[in-house]
Amino acid sequence: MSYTVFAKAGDTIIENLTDFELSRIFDCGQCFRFARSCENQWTGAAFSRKLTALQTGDRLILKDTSLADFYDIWEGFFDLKCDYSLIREAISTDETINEAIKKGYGIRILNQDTWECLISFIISQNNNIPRIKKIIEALCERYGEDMGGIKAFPTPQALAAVCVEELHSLGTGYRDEYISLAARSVAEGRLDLNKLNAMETPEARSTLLSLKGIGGKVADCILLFGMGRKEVCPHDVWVKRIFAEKYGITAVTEKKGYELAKGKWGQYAGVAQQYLFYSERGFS
DNA sequence: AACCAGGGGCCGG
DNA sequence: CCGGCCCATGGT
Repeated sequence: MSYTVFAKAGDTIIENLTDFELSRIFDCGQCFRFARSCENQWTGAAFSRKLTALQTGDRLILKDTSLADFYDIWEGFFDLKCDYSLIREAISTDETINEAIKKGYGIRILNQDTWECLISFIISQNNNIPRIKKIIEALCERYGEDMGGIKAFPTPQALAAVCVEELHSLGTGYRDEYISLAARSVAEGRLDLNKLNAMETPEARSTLLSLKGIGGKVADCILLFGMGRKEVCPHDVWVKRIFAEKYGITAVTEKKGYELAKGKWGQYAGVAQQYLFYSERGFS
């Protein structure tokens, strides 16, 4: 993984990328704030920055982005320092996963903001991706700071100040209370996200589970997508289906699924999950 | 230990 | 047009 980076006319350009397909990265259900704005071009926001990214082959253009922002924000966000060829090799244990890897080549696990992930995946429970996006956009539009054409994800303080009824009116449904409680918990310092990030995965997971509206599945999504824990394998319905159909687990319990994922893919079980999720859902 | 509610978009029949 | 299904969880 040796890409080259340079600035040109206010943009940052990255060349010689491998294991990088923008459309798969943004269309595999890990991130809800980026939308296709043109052929091969995606626009969205993360870490209170706007980003328009355009990929042609192994070349990526980050529009109106300084080198400083690339190294501070986007290099980490896109997980560019991680060599996915090593991961693919490590998780290549059987024909099912190999096929999924082939279909999902170029997927990367984004390193997203923990707070944004916390709220986004509370919203994701028992929900579909178009509606999840719609709710998150409504939250950003109303309570996020303007960044010139796009709003940042609202701060914990901003969401904590909103009453439950108003959150409900944005279409959050019964998740209104969960969002409100989580926001107040972070805003008031009872849940310290820096401390959470410093914890070992089991302790971090049980801390997340102590929040109302966060169960095993949502906690695992936050750990994987918002806390960089690639060993965590979220146990969603699609993966359960694959475990049942391809790996012969009858009555797929959470416990059995974790054992399978840990045994087969170890420290990269979460990455394997994304390939499987992507291929089974049949995006693209 | 099984249900069941809670919202709404989407999709197949 | 409608019923089942969603990257589930809490409550009973």
